[in-house]
Amino acid sequence: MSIYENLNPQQKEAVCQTEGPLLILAGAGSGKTRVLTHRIAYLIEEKGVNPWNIMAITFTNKAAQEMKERVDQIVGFGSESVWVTTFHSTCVRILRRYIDRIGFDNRFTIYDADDQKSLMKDICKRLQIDTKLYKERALLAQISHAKDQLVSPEEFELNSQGDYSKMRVAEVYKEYQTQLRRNNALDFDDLIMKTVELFQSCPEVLESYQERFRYIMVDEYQDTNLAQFQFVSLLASKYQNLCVVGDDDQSIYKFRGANIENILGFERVFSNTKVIRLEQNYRSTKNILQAANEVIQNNAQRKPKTLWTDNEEGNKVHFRHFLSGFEEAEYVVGDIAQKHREGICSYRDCAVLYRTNAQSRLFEEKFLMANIPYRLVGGVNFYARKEIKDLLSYLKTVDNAKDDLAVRRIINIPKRGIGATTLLRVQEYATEQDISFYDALKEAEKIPKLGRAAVKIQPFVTMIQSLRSEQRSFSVSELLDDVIERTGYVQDLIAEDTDESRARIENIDELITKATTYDKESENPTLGGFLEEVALVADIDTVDPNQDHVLLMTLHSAKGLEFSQVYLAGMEDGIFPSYMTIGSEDPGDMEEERRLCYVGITRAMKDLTMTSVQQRMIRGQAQYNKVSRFIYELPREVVDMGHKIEKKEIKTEVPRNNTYAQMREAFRAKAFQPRQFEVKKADKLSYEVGDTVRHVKFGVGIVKNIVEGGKDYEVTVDFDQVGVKKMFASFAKLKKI
DNA sequence: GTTAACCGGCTTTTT
DNA sequence: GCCGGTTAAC
Repeated sequence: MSIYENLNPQQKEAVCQTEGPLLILAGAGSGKTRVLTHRIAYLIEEKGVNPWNIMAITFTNKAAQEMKERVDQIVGFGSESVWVTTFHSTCVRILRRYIDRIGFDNRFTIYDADDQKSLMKDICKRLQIDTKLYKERALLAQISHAKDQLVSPEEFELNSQGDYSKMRVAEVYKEYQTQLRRNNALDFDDLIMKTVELFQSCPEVLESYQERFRYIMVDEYQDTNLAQFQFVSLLASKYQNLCVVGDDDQSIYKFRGANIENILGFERVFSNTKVIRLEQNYRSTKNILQAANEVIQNNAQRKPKTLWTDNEEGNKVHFRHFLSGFEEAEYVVGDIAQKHREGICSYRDCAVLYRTNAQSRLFEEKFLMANIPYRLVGGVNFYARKEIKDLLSYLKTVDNAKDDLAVRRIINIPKRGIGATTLLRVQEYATEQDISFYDALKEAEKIPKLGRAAVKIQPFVTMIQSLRSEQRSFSVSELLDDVIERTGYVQDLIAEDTDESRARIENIDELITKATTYDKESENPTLGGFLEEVALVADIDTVDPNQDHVLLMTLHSAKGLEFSQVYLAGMEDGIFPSYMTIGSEDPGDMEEERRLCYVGITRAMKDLTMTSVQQRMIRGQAQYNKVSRFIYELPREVVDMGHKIEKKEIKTEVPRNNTYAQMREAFRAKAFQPRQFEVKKADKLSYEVGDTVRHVKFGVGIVKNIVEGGKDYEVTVDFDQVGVKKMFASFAKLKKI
């Protein structure tokens, strides 16, 4: 029996319709990934298409990874040649090869949100823009939006004639692009926009990719913006074999420029489009699905459709109302603990979803107290942490010395006694000579009025130069180790000896691990390649499905995922829907919020619990919100409202004298035993007292003492170079030699 | 040039 | 309530 027999008629049709434009309207949980993977298999095995000619674009690396694995499972051979990636990685790969055709250097760096903000800060200073009036983030948002719409600085300026404030933004936009180019950097939006520019100005490049990608599939199509649409249509314009999969009801990125018109108007742009609807849901129970259907029906702007399912009716959707955020978190955590205890589910089956990242804190606190393993997705990205950015900035400087931002970040880290005045002088000189900041540093002795400061700069330049000379013979992890050693970064942190510094060291160890993995697993590891990979990961990408922990994340991050047990917290007007949309002129904003709610509900397979709170602390102030309007849109018959008495009972459980500050203290104390459930005490150490061991940073030493503690061994080592150090075995990773 | 103490703004979502 | 920025003291 063929693998295609397991598909329903619509799915099968979508799989077999390989030629020409195809729009698959796939409702939540209707098996679209299944369709896409089978379609790829079908193209290769039944149609004899070369895997090399197939491309599938997804939204996140995680989705791409999963799709690759699933294609791998059903395709005999050649699956590794199918190009499955995200828009951003695809564009980077193209640009690395050809961006010089439109006047850029192929070794560009990629700026993240932090970098963008620092650059913008500089620009505002230079252009004397009052950042109280025009905030950096607002300026960046406007520029980003322009780029999503493929509007160049010149066009922006033309469109702004007569509007003083917009003219000012146009000026900023222009300067921003100039600075990016000077730093040999691109931001996220540039990656797409420049690729489109490249295609438009170099027909031969476009054609080579058109020949390469004869069959193109785009997942989560409802969240593409104009630039991405343009990119895809250019690629597909020759062979027209473009298959897009999306659900207008799940479009939740309009605020970021996603254009729902791309899906609603697809048939207009591509004539002869075949449209297939997938309306059977395989994920959720009848009750959950009915709840989702009823909520989304309150939106006026949508393609009418109703999902149905053969699944069992299941439990009712639970709704619980509490007096405070503490109680809410306590209930959710307690409920998960109970279900786990009763064997109803594993931790990995549970997810807590909320509207804003700030809501995660209370849950974290309770999970820690309950000793339940959890993983927080989003919030401060791993790669956005100070210690990580510092070290990466060293690597970036080694890789691309034109990146002034990176150089300026690290010039005084660790402290070299180089202050603001010196930086200003160097910058002046660099601007005068029209050279990069780093090149100016190299000529420090020529800079007037620097005086003694020039001497302080010297060792920094020498360090970078020698790191650079190692670049050819060293792997990325060796280079990173060397940076750590030369800067004494970790040693300083060890000396600091606080909970925080220990957490930072842990992060650095993780970075080293990532670099090592990259060296090992990449076909052709390069420093640039590593930095690029690191720049394009989203937090969700690093979630390991094999780890048994509860996931905490925003509704946006949850898109595309499913869980047996879902908790939607903070169902309050002002939180969800956000107060921003409640006050909005545009009714479309509220509809987007409702779609977000729909996405949240449809993540649940078996149980869905929605919670709200009477009084919530926001920015240190108590706020009283009404129960979310979305709750009232749920059909009564599928919801179990809980009993009123329950909250009184819970109330008495929480001692009233337990002030916020005390709670926080308790949280802090626990929070910095970093991921205690993951730190596994080794049964036995591979070394004992008297052995000679090697440490990544400290080098070789002799083990003087080993003390067994509750969670770990504390090992004392006398190092040849740095003397006696005490450390925990689980993260010191000592090797016997 | 560095550090500690204070002040004000902010938070909706992110590849 | 936190972060980042500014200020004042060393």
